[in-house]
Amino acid sequence: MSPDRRLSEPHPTLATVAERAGVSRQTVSNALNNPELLREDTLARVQAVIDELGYTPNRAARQLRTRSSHLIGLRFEQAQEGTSNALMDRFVHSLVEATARTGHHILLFAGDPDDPLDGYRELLRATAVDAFVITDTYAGTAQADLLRRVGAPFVTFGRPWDEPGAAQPWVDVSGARGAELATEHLLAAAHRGIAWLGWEASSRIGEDRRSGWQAAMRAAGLDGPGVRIADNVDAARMAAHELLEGTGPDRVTGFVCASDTLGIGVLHALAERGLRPGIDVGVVGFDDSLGAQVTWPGLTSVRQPLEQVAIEIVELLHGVLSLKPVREPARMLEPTLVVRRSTQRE
Amino acid sequence: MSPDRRLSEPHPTLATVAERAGVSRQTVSNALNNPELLREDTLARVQAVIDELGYTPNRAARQLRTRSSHLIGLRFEQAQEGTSNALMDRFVHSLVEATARTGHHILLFAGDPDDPLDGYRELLRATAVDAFVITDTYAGTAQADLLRRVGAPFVTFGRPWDEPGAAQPWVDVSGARGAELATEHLLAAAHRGIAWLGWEASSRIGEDRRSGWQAAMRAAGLDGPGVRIADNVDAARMAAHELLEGTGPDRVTGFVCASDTLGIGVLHALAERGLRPGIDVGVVGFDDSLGAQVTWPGLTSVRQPLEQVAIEIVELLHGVLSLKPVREPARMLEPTLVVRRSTQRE
DNA sequence: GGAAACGGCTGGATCGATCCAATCCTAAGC
DNA sequence: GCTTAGGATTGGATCGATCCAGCCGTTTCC
Repeated sequence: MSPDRRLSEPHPTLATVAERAGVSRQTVSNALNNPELLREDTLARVQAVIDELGYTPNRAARQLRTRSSHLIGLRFEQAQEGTSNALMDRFVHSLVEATARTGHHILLFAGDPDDPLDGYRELLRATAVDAFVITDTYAGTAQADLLRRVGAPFVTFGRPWDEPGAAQPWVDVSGARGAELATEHLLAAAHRGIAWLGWEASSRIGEDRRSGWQAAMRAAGLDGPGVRIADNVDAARMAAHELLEGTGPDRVTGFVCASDTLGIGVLHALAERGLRPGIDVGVVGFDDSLGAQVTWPGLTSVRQPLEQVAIEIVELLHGVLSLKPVREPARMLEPTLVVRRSTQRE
Repeated sequence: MSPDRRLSEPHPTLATVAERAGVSRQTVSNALNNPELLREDTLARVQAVIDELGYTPNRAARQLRTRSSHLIGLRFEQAQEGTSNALMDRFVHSLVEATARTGHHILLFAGDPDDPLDGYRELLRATAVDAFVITDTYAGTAQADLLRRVGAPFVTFGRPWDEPGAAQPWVDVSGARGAELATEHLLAAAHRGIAWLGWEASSRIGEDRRSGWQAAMRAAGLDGPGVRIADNVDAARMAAHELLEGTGPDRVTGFVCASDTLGIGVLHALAERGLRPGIDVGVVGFDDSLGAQVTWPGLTSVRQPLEQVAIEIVELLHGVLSLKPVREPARMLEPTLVVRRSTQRE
């Protein structure tokens, strides 16, 4: 049943094609890489043979000669059982699609979670990838520093938090703008007491998002009724209860959260107090995860344009790899708000 | 600031190491690939130079000679905005970790969603990967057929649904067993009217899971109160309402669902009817997604041992690649039940 | 003591595509 | 008609690790 691999006909090589087409190897190579150098009829003849034989250049040989593998390395982080999980999935998918268009592929590698550099060195020394995409800039600059030092091309998804002026190409989505959108959305629905429910102040991403809420509140001439910290559904639920205790004119009727998980915690608290999401209290989450879609009654959430992020990253990669100066090596994209019933007064 | 790539010192080659260690290239190669062939002191000397220079063999050169890239191809499917999304993420992560242990890497590629073969051919012809992991066996046998025909090694995550006897290595998780576990769990909590809420009968995976529910009910001497079909939260909610209309001794008090999304839909229905999850009605979902964890009050769910799946797949890949006959080329793993409050009576 | 056996090591050939310098060919210019 | 410029085409060298056949030196055995 299973055919012997040695019996299957050998892959045609460039020399095979050249012979069959009655030209030299170089001409075939040109047909592939610099078709404009060939006369039209020659090109057509070569192309016909290529199609006929189903020839595709051997990647290893090409890579050996040109020192470029057309592979992009991406360290696939340990899923942290949190929001960024599904986010990563969407991002990687977009990246695979975007790189495919330029003939590149994504190479995933693992690394010791405690060592941010693990995995990079080995691939570099083996000249296995052309460039890297780094996704955890919030965790420090170790990888970027290493790659810069050895002159390896890379682009980061995430700004260089620790050195904002660093000369490195990056793409990021403005968390501040996202929280601002969320807050303005609640303000437009006549909410005034809008609280921030977020992460510890040590989280760069968390602080960025919080700053957007703060800016929107200030712009509206309001003081935020308070900031609470939580890192899971239950902690968020408790924090929401606490905030909802208040009464009077500046009581809390809106929540902007640093993640969908926290937003869902708030929804639980509302259910327990008999408050109607959207109508009595507005809640907005972050990252538009599956949870936001399926939780009752639907959680309004800030959505990152990951497809666009991937496209821009590939564009930057292309620039970096061709050693051309890139026009705008630092790109901040804007998120959008996906409105669901947790903020609809209807 | 950015160093010139051409100035960075060149990568050491095997010849460099050989010269520095005062041995031939073959000896260095042996030190790497067949250390047992070398005398102890020679090996130590070569090893010292390798460490000193930070030498790693050039992958392209090795790949060209040995015709093995140490890359495993995985077509990263279009996220279908459903349950399998987060599942894929966990699986890919486990796979990356498992392959890393054998010195392999995962190469992701995209493909036209309408053409199951898109992407495979190109990689094969370019001899870019050593083997493939196929994850969508429910979609037909086109890929497996192609790979078998050209003699390319592969292992599937998912049994060959259409030809159960097919001689191909695969690893799968028994959906039937999962649903059985779920049903038995509800039976043990004294539920009797346990309904199945699943997908269309055309879904192989759905039918497999349903069969487990059916088997458990039969074993308990019960008829299922009914089967309902749904494919999103809202449809599941409606279906649950319908089933919960019944009264009398054989009214429905338990739901086994083909996915967490459906399970969450049932929870919504319970909330709307003022029924207490776990206490009045038990609900079990499938795949232990983030949604199951964060929905109130927590959804009991069937969890697939994806880490183990990945490990077994790598084991099979190893066997297939070394052309050794594999001991058990078809492996069915058992899922586990993660119990949360949607099935706890306490 | 001599032949055989064996481990350790050597240099040349090889994988397949691309780079490079040189050659061929065609058409324009005088 | 001859030169020349220019593009099209050619064969050889190259990337770096591995395969292969063979050599050298030591040990074993009759």
